[in-house]
Amino acid sequence: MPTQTRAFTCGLDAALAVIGGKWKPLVLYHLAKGTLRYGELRRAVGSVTHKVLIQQLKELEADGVVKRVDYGEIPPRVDYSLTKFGHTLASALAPLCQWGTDHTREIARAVARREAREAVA
Amino acid sequence: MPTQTRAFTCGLDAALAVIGGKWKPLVLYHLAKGTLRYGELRRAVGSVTHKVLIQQLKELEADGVVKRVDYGEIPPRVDYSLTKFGHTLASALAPLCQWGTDHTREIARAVARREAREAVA
DNA sequence: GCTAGTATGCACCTTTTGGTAAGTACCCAG
DNA sequence: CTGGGTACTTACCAAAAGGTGCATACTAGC
Repeated sequence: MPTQTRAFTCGLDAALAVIGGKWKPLVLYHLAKGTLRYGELRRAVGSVTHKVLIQQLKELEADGVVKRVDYGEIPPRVDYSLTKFGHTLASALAPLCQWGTDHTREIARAVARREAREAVA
Repeated sequence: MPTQTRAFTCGLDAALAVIGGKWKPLVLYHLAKGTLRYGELRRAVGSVTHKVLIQQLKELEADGVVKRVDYGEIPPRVDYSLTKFGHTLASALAPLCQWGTDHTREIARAVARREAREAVA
């Protein structure tokens, strides 16, 4: 067990340590709207593999952001939802989400330029 | 030049496409406080290599978030600052930054647990 | 057998991101 | 010559993150 925990230089760094992961932002976005079963969540998120989605859900659960409820049924039935902590995070993300929505076209252009530069190199 | 641009599922996804990069959040954090010379910025950010810092600054500049001013002097003198667009982003990040600050201890514990799990596996 | 549904795991591989080490070019001081 | 400062570049490598393909186990239908 490490006795030294990572020192964050600022709150933003710390927050991004929680949501860093290709699919975590989308998971948070969808769960902010309400509880979802695994399959519903996966379809909502899009083209993510089981392996990676489960991996990132496990991390979010371990971090206390997401709650997993297994009903122990056959076929398996598992619900995912945001914890209270998770809801505070989702609230803090709302302005950034709005900013992204407001600037989607600019961002898409920027990303396209980045991808074009990479294709040439 | 690709004719298809990436489609973002939500604003959060789009926003994180701009700030994704190990050092970008810290760059934004420091530049939000005012213009910095390259060396000042690098010392502020911490243990980042020239190569990676320049790479991420170039991306932020290309995305219209950061402005680079080269004074053409010897020794070289280059200033980095946030653009107007960059300032809108920094504003949208403020709540998340505050959330991270408020929950630093929880986050540090979560990250430590993650690192402990990785050390055992 | 095959298909579909439910949720997840494992071994191995590919891609992406960040880092290392050395360098460029100019200035100054000892 | 050595060291320091200024701001970057290149080639190659290491580590991290995400993906592929196959599997688990139960149900149903063709």
